[in-house]
Amino acid sequence: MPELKSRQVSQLPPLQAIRVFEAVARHLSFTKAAGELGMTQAAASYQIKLLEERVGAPLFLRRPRQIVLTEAGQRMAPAVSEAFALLGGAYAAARSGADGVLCVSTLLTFASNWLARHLGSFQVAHPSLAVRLDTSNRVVDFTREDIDIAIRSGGGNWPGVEVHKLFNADFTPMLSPKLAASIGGVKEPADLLRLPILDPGDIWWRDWFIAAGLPVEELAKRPGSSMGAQAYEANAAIAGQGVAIVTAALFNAELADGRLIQPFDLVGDDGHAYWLVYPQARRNVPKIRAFREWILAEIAGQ
Amino acid sequence: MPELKSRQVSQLPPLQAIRVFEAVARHLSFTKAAGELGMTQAAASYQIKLLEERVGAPLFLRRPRQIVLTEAGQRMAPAVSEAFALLGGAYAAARSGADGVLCVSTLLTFASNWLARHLGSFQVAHPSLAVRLDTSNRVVDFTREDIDIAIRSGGGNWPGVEVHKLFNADFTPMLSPKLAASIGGVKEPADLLRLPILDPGDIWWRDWFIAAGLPVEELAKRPGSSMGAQAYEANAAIAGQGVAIVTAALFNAELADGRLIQPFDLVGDDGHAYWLVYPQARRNVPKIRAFREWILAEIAGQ
DNA sequence: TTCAGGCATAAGCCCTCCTTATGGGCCGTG
DNA sequence: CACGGCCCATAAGGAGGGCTTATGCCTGAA
Repeated sequence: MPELKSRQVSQLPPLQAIRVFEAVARHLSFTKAAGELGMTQAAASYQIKLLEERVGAPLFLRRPRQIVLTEAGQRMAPAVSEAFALLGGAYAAARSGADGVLCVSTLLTFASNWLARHLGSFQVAHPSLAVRLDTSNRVVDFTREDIDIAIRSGGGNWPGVEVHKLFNADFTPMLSPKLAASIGGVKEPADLLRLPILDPGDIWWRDWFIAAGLPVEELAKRPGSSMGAQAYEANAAIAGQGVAIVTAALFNAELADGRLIQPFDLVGDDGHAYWLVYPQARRNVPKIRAFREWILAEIAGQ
Repeated sequence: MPELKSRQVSQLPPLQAIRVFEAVARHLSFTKAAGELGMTQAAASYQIKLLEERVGAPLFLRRPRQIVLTEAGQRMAPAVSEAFALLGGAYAAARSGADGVLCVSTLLTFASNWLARHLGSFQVAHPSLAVRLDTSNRVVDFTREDIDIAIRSGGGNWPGVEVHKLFNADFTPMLSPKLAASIGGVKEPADLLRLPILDPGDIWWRDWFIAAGLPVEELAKRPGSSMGAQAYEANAAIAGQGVAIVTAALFNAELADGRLIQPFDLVGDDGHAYWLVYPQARRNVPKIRAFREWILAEIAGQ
């Protein structure tokens, strides 16, 4: 498409030359402008000559100790400076503006039970960073959605992304102290069989029952409804509606204040974990680095 | 000066990438944008990737059949488009604006006696071209003054410039018919000795006297004052104050309407001529070509 | 299921643009 | 008046940015 090309070329000036022109017009000196641009005087001279040929008129008059703008140069200079100011502003805004909002895609339960309690310290440490949470169970594709960083649960082997393990997604039964008291306390795994089980179809229950030496057939008999997120199950458990099987690490607060109790030390582990995930290519982006360092320190100090 | 360079680089985006970004943001398509810019889709992809790395954030989200701007991209796009519009406008204005004014450096006498009478037809032929006359006897340096084209008198061998001979700068005595009548008419060269001679120190008088067989010592005796331009001498001659030696071609009008007479066919010629002169590099600039073609035709048809 | 449209990626090459080196013009100074 | 310094122009040479071609992948439509 040569005609398109030539059309375009004639519409827009050679940009590198224009950049040099802008600097030269400001300094009224090839040498100084070249210095500012980090190149040699010869390069500036070359670019200006190029531009003058394209424009079809001299842009500077070469006087003994200095140069001055020609009429054509004077017409161009202000608009060019303004355009570069715009460009520079937009670029800077995109750079820092992009740094100003951190989009975190996170699992619902992690958001409500962990992030909600810890995010405050991140905000304090990085007051200029606004965090936008995007809660969903989808595995986000960084190339397709406007997400900076994600919390995922799984095996940890995803291609093209950098991962950091936060904690294991082990699981154990939990219930409210009131419910436990209603049968005189839960002392051994078999006691659970006398209580309602929340989401008995969950594979975790099966795994844990096997590990605890309980008959898995019990589970199949029970009416089940999955609520889709640990947080919901846990709320039901707190309300005394049954026993939930959840990741202990996410319910430290509930355990601490007695809303939930963990009757057994036995935890199941299917090899899954919670991971911090982000595109490898962006590992050095300031806001991503900041979040990574913060969350890893927070997890470690917990 | 590495620190200056890095400073600059971080202030301004890579311009070629920005140009591509602008087109892609308009089309929301790498392929179409590449087409507009006269390059391949791969090149556009490359540039966008480059820019995204510089900005530190994705600018487009890659969706199956199309792409969309990210938040960062949306922030950048309008300002970038505006900046390019400015740049394009300034560039176009400089290109055509430079074509709108033609600066002619000319000798005083040529301006008042030739250009003044002919320039009208050029204006009619090129109504969009404004002519600015710069009258002086200096030999202008095109690299030092804002001049497009010049009329010079001389030998015609100047380096770096394109020259076209307009007419020979031959010279011959002229006087007013009244002054001639005051001595009963000027029939032979020697009659001139009975009249005042304007600027007798002029080398032209000497040359012409020799050619006419008159004693040059006569000239030395006379009180002289040079007025610095043929036009002034001619005006003095028209006023009947004496005989002037001038270039006949410049006074066709005065000869035609009888304000001056040329008593002898004998003309002196020192090899000088009137030349049209302009920088070689600009020979194809439209306004220069237009003026060249017009003046050569005008001279030829005279 | 296959096809077509669109983007990503790899390899390779060309040409732009920059550097170094040098020269010229003009000014200020001793 | 000559010399040195400042600044720009120009030539030659080299490095790397950026383009092209070729290919693969993904997805939505037929």
